[in-house]
Amino acid sequence: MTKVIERAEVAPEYISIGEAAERSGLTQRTLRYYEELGLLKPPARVARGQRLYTAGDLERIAQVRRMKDLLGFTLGEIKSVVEAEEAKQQLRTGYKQERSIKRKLKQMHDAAEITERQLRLVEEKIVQMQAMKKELARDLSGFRERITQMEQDVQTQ
Amino acid sequence: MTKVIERAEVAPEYISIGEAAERSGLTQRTLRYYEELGLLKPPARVARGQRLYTAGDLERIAQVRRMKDLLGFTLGEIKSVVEAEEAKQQLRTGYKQERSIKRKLKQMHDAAEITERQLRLVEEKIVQMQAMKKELARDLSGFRERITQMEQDVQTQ
DNA sequence: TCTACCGTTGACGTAAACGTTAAGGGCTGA
DNA sequence: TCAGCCCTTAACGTTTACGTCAACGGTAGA
Repeated sequence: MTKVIERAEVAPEYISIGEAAERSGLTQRTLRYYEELGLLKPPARVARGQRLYTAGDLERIAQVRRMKDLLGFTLGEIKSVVEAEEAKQQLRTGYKQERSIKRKLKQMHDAAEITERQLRLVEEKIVQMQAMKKELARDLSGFRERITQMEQDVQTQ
Repeated sequence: MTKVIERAEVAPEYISIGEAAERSGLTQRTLRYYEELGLLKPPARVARGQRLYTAGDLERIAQVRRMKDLLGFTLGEIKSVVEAEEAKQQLRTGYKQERSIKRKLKQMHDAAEITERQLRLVEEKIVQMQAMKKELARDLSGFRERITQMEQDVQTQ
């Protein structure tokens, strides 16, 4: 039996765009498009140009998908969220480089503000959805009540 | 059949498309478009053909807007929701017309099923959003902790 | 009576978010 | 060596969700 050398054996932490697409439920075109728009950071590349995605990239992709499909964000909105997140990340890593405490504080405040806005947005959506849920639940129980009533009517008929 | 309002009938509870647009925050074009797509039921008309919206219509418009902007539904998805709701409404009003109890029961079951599916969809979205909220809240408290820490450092410096 | 304004339908235009196709190259198993 | 994949970029096509414009009519005020 010939030994099969999978690319995964060479670098198990990297996956191709085809696999990334399959696992994320997006198309290859969409992944490239998101990268082009700046929603995903350019992944590593193999010498001849093929993209190599990491588990972290997949995580990011999943996050973008959630924002789009579940929260209904436009790609533009997602981009601003992603940019804010990048700023946060930069803050974390750049924390030690920055000598001025005052500047550190300001950056921290900025990051907190951005996060707060996003949090409020999500909270607002949750409230609206719960109202919707309540209404639906009320409708449903009404139907069920009437169904059992009708079934009893049929039996006692 | 669309109700046609005679001129003498036109009462203050009816508003023009211009006002409906202004109050709902949509454009006239959008209102006509939604009507065309079947998201809004054709409003009453004045003899000349001008649309007359009621408070109920405005309510419906607001609901559509919430689904679109807050929940991120596409117009197609909204249409299916609206159709389901119309079916429910029809059940309620048509309840007395239907003579066959068995058919009534079936319709009830259908309506309950539709509502249940919508309910589950909303519940799922809520769960995902709460996860997102949690993550954001965690980030935020982290920032705040560090901010107060840094502010103390500045003071004791 | 004229002008300004609000409304109508219909047709065409447009931005966003991809899908699809073209044209090409690398790797691998038979 | 070559078919069968998977990959690349580039360009054009498509759908959704409206915007915009044209051509027209009623109504109210000067």
